[in-house]
This record gives sequence, structure tokens and C-alpha cells, in this order.
Amino acid sequence: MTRAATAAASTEEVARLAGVGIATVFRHFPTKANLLTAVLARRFDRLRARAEELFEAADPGPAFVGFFTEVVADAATKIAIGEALLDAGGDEEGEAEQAANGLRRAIGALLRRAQEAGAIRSDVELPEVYALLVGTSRAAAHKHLDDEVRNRMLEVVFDGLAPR
Amino acid sequence: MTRAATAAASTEEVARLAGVGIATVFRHFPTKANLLTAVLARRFDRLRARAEELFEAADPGPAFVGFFTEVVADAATKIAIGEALLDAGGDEEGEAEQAANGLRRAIGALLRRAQEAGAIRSDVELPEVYALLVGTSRAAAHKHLDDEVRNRMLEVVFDGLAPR
Amino acid sequence: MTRAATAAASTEEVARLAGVGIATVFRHFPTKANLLTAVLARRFDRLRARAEELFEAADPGPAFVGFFTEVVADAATKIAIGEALLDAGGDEEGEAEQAANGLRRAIGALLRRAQEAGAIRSDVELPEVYALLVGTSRAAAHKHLDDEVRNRMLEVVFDGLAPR
Amino acid sequence: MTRAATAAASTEEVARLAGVGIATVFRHFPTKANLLTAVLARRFDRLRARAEELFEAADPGPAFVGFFTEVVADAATKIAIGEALLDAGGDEEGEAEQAANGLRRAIGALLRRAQEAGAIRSDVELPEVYALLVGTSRAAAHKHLDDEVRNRMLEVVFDGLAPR
DNA sequence: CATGAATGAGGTTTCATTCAT
DNA sequence: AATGAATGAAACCTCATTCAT
Repeated sequence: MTRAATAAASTEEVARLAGVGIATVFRHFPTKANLLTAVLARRFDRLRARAEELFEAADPGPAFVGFFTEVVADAATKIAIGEALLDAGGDEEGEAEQAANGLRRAIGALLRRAQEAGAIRSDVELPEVYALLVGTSRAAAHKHLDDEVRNRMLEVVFDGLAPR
Repeated sequence: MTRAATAAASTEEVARLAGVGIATVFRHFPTKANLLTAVLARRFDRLRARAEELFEAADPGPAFVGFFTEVVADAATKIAIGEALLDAGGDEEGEAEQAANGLRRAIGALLRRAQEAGAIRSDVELPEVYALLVGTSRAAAHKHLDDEVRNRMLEVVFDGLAPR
Repeated sequence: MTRAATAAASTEEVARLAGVGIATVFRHFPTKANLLTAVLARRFDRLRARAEELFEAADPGPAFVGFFTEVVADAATKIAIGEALLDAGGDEEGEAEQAANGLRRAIGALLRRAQEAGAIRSDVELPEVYALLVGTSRAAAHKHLDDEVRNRMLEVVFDGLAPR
Repeated sequence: MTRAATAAASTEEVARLAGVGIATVFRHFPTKANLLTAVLARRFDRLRARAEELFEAADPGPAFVGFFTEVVADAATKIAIGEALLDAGGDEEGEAEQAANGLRRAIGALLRRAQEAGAIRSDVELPEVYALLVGTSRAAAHKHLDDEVRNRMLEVVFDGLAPR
């Protein structure tokens, strides 16, 4: 695994927080990379589930905007999610990559539906929207970014995404 | 020092790249944190110098937009800059914090001038603009984000920043 | 227990191969050393049984030579036997030591009978014969030692053991 | 590296015996396998030097027999040498393999010269002689094998190697 | 003053052994 | 009585930092 992907917490600390011995962690996740992968995959899956749930919503525009806002707000509390999103969408075959691609597809569906409903300008595509989601999530993890500023940041983005 | 502060490169590698012995690095920067701090401070100072240079530009709107674009493009090649911007602007007293605050003030000046020139909507403030700069820089560092997508992402942001 | 006593296979693997749970292994052999001991004792006992069987053979010379050859051939396939023989014959009181001593005595009987029959020179004694058995067994376990070479090696030894 | 090849001593112990810190060992030998390799290569080289020295000896028969005896006696004190010889002579490209092959060639030269001098029977070849050297060395490492028995074991082998 | 070898603390991983079911 | 999850000691290895030259 690349060193850069190493999560801040040592496995020993993970074990202590979980209230188990360190070897127990390794029984379940034979490798540190496995542990990270599993954590990420679970988060991605949860976000995808939320996206799919909102796909059924009556009003596509607020559904998209609401999902975007939720993800960024989540990233503000759980720092790691922003970093995790960064690595999403590769062509690789790992568990985390698959989960990330699933999430990406679900977001794409939300986006298209909002565009068809005329809530989002029709000339933007998933890649840049995903990049904006990633970026604002990362920014939200900034320790000096309070809720109010975060919302104003998102308003700018949503204005940019609104039909001309 | 905490392990979290460890930058991707080991000090030994840094020394080798710099063409000096490892002990020499430690003579100049007694601590790895010191080294990182110095690197960051220099980058911040350079960006600030660029911002101040553009402050004199004839056309405030393009000056602001150009600076923003340059920083994000730079972050695409030098990954660390995005991460560095994340930590900028604290109240702390370190060398890096001071440099970051200097950069922030210079960006604030660029922004105000662009707003006065009517190129940027007048109801946004520095904190959210800075957050957008940080976020898009981070997103640009994503390995799967090519130049075209990056530009489309920025267009959305600039549209959001344009006067209504 | 000392790490040196660790046999190549982990206890977990042993349990899996045996088709039982790991805790069951420890119920029968409270310690890894106990397990190894039991395995060795069984091997030694089997070899002793074979030696005693050959003791009844009509022709003492071929009986001795045949047994020697069999053991070495066996060591070629089951690597551990060579290593096991190494530890045989101590004064200690363990199960394995007793089995090893039993084997040694049986080999001694085979040897004496072959000497009385005039098939083996009368001035060699058990210790050096046993050492030769141990050594050639270990050599046979060598991964680059094919059957032909093994047989030529044994011929040299048997020539050396032949009456002058 | 295979687990079987793992030397009994932990790197920490090696470091303590050498009177240095553990990281120092790893600076010189980046891997445990490297360390073992280096130790083996040195031993092989020393033995080869001794073999080449004896190649110049006036009397080829005693030279060969003497070398064989020396190696086995050495293995009696330095246990690891016997185990080391076991792995000698592969086709692999490592440092240790090359040293082992060099040793093997030197022994082959000693052997041929002794055969030409009529001191060793002419129908034995290097592989079985090498196997006998390996085996007797291993046997000599046995903790219950005293000098006298070792010498009687060697006499049997040398008798087997004598011209008919 | 610059260098590279030395250091020990800390990280990941394995394995014999114990406990709850 | 049998199972498999849990455990901690110990192994290998890395890296920021210090010391002798």
C-alpha cells in the first residue's frame, strides 16, 4: 500500500478504541490496507444507499442539492471521508474501488434527474460535479471552517450549477 | 513528534534530493516539523508575492480569476500545496501560519478589488472564497482529474462567483 | 516456549490439515512442544517397529542395509525426519527421547546381528553408525539431491562398513 | 524468504551480540535474508580459500582428507555451517549461491586431484562426495556426538572412498 | 560546518495459547 | 468435549534524530 494512504491512526490505537486486542483486528482484517479498505467501502456504500433513496424523491432538484449538502456536512465531522472521496473512482478492482464506483454512478443518476427536471444546468457533467463534491468536502474538513462559511461556500457552487 | 505530521518523503530522501547529507538538513531545521514548516512558508510567500503582483494589474476581474486558476493548476502538479492550504490561516504563531495569513490577506485584497470593479458579486466574503480555493485545489490533486475537467469545475465556481 | 522449537507449520495449519478446530489440538497437546514430541515419538516408534520386523529376517546383512536405505529414502520425502533423528538419543526423560532410545536400541540389534553374520565389519560401533544414518538422512533431504546421487552416496557408506 | 531458513537468532539478539543497535544491523543488511546471506557467503568464501590453499599441497590424498575433516570439525563447533551447506549449490543467482558454487568447484578440484593421485577411488563423483560432506557435517553438529565418534564416522566414510 | 553511521521508539504482522459458547 | 474468536508477546522493519569524524 502506498504510505500516503496510511490512515493517521495506528492499528494499536484502532484496537484500543475498539476495546479489543491488536491481534483481533488483524484476524478480521489481515492487513492494514484491508482495514482501511473495509472502512472506506462501508462509508461509500452508505452514501450510495442515501443517494439511491433520494433518487426516488418527488423533487429532483432539492434531492440533488440536499444530497450534496449532506455529504459535505458529513465530511465536516468525519474528516476521513473527504480524503476517502479523493481516491474514489479508479479503474482498480479492489473492494473500495467498486464501492466508490457504485457511489459515483448513483450520484450520476441523481444529477441527470435533476438536470432533466431543469434544476441543474444541462451542460455540466458528472466528472466536474464529482470534483466539486470532493473539493468542498475536503474544504469542509478544514478545522477553521465553521457551518456558516460552509453554507455560503455551497451557495456559490449551487449558483454556479443553476441553469443560466 | 506525532507520526501524523510525517510528510510522504522521509528526511533521508529529502536530503538526497537536495544533494546534501542528512545531518545538514537537521542542522538547518532541527526538526522534521521545522522543515515542513519552512517549505510551506516558502510556498505561501511565493503565492502571496504573485497575488500582490496581480494586485497592480490593470484589470481586477481577470487578475482575481487568473490567480485562482493558477493556484489550482499549481496544486494539480504539486500535490502538497493543496494539503498545505488546508492548514493555512490559523491563529497560531508559527512561521507557516504567519505566511499563510499573509497570503490570505493578499487574496482578500485581490478579491475586494475585483468586487469593486464589479467582476465578482459583492455579497461573497473572503472565508468562503478561500474555502473554495482550498477545495478546488485539493480536488485538482486528484489523480483522475485531467485538465479539461479541472477547467470545467472552475467555470462552475466562477459562474457562481459572478454578479447576479 | 522458545521460538527455535517452532516447526515450519503453524498450529492453526496443523489443525486445519487434521480437520479439527485449533482448540482441540491444544486439548490433546497442551503445548506446541508436546505436539511435536508426539509426532516425533510416533515416527520413531514406526521406524523401531520396522527395525524389529527386519530383525527376524533370514539374511542379517541385507536386513541392515535395507533398513538403512529405507530410512534415508524416507528422509528424502519427509524432510522433518532427518531433523528429528538429530535430536534422538538424549538422556532426557521425554516421550520422544524414550522412543528415540527404543529406535536406537533396535538399530543396535540389527547392527550386531549383521556383524555376527559377517556382513558388516566388526570394529564399528553403534554411535558412528547412528551418526552416519543421521547424516545421510539429512543430506538426502537436500533439495538438489536426486535418487541416483543418494544411492551412490549410500554405496560409499556401505563400502566403508563392509568387512575389510 | 522461507521460514525454514530463518536463523535461530532474532535480529535483536544479533544486534545485542554485535554490541550495536538493531537499526544499525538493518542499515548494513536491509533484510534479515540479506544478513543470513552475507554470513553464509563469508563462511563459504573462507572454506573455498582453504580448499584452494590445500590444492597446492604436495600430497593430494591427505589434502583432500584433511579438508573434509576440517570442514566437519568446524561444523561441530559452528552449528550453522552444517545447515548452511545444505542450501549450497542451487542454480539461483544470490550472493550466497555464488559463494556456495565457488566452494563446490574448489572441492571438485581437490577431489579430482586426489583421484588422479590414486588416493581416492576413481568412480565416485562430486555430487555424492559433496552429499557426504554435507551429511557428516550435519551429523557432527549433533549435540551428543563427541570427537571420538566423529572421527570413527569419518574413518568409515574415508574407507568407503578409498580405492578398492 | 558538513557528513554518514548509529540509535531506539514505534508500526505492522504472526503465532502459540486461552476463553466463551 | 469441541470450537473459533481473542490475546499479547515478540519478530521484522522504518524513520526522525544524534554523535563521532
